[in-house]
Amino acid sequence: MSSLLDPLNPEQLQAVTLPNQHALILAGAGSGKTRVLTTRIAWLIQTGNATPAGLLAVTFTNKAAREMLTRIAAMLPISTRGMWIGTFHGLCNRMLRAHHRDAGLPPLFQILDTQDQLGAVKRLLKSLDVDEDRYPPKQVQWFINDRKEEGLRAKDVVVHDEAGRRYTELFAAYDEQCQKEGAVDFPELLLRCFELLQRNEPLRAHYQARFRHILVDEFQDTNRLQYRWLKLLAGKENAIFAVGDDDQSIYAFRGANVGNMADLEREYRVQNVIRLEQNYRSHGNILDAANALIAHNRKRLGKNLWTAAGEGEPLRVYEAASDGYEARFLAEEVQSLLREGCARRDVAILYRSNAQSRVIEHALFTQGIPYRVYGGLRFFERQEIKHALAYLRLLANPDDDGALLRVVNFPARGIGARSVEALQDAAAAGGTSLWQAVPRVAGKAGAAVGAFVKLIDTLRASTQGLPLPEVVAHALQASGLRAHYKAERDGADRVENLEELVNAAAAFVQDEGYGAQAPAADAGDAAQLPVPDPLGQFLAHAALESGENQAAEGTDAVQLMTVHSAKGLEFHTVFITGLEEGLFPHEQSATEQDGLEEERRLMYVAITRARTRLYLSFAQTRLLHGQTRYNVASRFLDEIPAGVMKWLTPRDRPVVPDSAWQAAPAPARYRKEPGGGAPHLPFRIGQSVVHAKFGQGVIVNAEGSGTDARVQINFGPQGMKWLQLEYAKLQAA
DNA sequence: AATCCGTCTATTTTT
DNA sequence: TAGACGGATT
Repeated sequence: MSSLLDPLNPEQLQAVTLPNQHALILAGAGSGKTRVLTTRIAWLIQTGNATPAGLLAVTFTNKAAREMLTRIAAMLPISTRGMWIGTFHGLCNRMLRAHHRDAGLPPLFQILDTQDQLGAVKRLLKSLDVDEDRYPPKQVQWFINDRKEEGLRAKDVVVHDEAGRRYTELFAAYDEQCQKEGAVDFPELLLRCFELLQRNEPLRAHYQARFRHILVDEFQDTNRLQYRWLKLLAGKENAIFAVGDDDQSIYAFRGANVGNMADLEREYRVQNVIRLEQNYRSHGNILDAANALIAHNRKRLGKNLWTAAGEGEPLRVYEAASDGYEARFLAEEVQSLLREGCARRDVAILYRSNAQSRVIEHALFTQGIPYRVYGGLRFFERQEIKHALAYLRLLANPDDDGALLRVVNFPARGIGARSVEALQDAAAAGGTSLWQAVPRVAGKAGAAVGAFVKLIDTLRASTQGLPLPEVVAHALQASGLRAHYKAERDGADRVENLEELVNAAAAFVQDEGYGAQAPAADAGDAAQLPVPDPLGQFLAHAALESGENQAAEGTDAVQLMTVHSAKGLEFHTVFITGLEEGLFPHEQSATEQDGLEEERRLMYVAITRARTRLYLSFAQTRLLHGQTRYNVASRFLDEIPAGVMKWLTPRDRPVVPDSAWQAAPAPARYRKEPGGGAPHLPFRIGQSVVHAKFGQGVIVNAEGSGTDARVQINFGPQGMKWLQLEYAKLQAA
């Protein structure tokens, strides 16, 4: 028993061995958060405080859930299969499958991912003849999801204006369409499950009696609906063990509500607030930088990281003349790090927005350094996979209009827009799904769609009872998808992905242990239990787990990613790039409530990814959206104590090689010859200047001449200003 | 049915 | 600048 608790420090130990009461664990970056969570679960089970079936643990990503299961399995000699550990969406899906009738859903309801949902919205707008310029599909989708995450149905929405009324109507129509098609989008999984528990008292009581312990990972990322869902499950008796870090809350833009932490503490009178502040990851200088930076935020629960490790190296700061030079610096620095023996995968280059990766990739490629870019399309989001899944969805549920429309003429089989329209008219007239409307379509169109129906029916009959991977393989064959991509010029990758789908199905069947028993359900719900249904489960899996990125995870390569995707990871060396006002902090954040504080938390996350070496870099010039932009250094650089930084370039004394200014006019002082530009100014675009009141800035634009001459200056924190040259006493910096 | 062309847009992202 | 998308063309 002691071995389980041995590796813990006093605070971790206290958290792990808390009595059965509510607890809020403020777990700083690198403080052993996952260890505490998993050891808590193991300890609860080992001491008999809980049974494996009596606890529920919820995470945000499948990866986090998997890691938890793996670590528990390593600590305890129990089977983790059937334990309720998963994502919010995964757990809700599980509950809705078990109680689909009570939830008002068909047993084989389909899950719409974000793409599918947008498609469904577009389809709806078309059928209602809505002007897509006035009501853009994306806006409608956003409106719907936003309401759902507030726990609202269309009938609950308070309408203020005409547009709001229209949006709300569309919301209602959308939900109706989904219901008819047996489709459930992501927020709907949560809301349906929430409503089910709220409405159905016996069911709620059943789950409350079962889950005496509710553990939540990354609690700062929960949205309002998720919190309310947790509260329903927790009831009055059960213990919530929430782990989170308000300083790492970086998802407000997608609905995360840090306020849930304070609410939990207040509403549940949490006596046990434990701070995990000892950091096991980074050296002292890195933590000093992080602590000093985040201290600039006003809204905090308060926390200070410390380490027993030494102060380590100073942070290295580099100012580049342009984004291209910054990238070249990165590549050269990485090269020498690798020569010193640092593993490629232990080096990360971080940036605020994806568009920044391009230049960096170019530089790494030129240097011949293998790299891997995170983000982009995942396996189950690929076009060919979506097509294949659409055929499988039609096998499971022919009334799935979205799936039918996707593949009715793909690969091309002579069912053109006219035929599809005829089919849609027939469906609208009869108030049925497209599939059911097929017999009512006359003429040539009728024959064509009839053939498609026959294709699907034949496929269903011929795969009846076959193991899932074989069903998938047959579908690829009979649909003509494989042949189609084989014939395509650049289709080799797609064919490969399709083959991979068969493997994914095989792996899924293996992991879920089909044939042995149905996935764990509850006593008392047996009557509603669907027959073991590998296909339906696999389709849900495909929607809920979008799968790996294109690049293989195992390859040893330098890692390129946004700061957001770096959360939760750590590296020997981290480069934080593009530290410029307008980029990081991003200019868009200025318009958002508490936007700057969130940007600062983002920077905090970035800094705390580094174990031993941290580089900070920025560029004077950056090409963005085809335009050259002149930025001032990020204010975050000023918020880090000078004592922990070492400037690799002279501070505030930019070194500008002439060649960097080929595209833009060079600052006067670097010009060998006087320029022949039109407005004859004592200053040049791109030049750093000092203003008595606004401080240091960079000239980004100029117009007029003589006494009319005005220049636009980016003063960073002080904002962008147009100044009359005659009056503004500008000095070259 | 495929290809071309103009238009639009351009933080961050998981499920 | 570049990529995605939708409509129109061939």
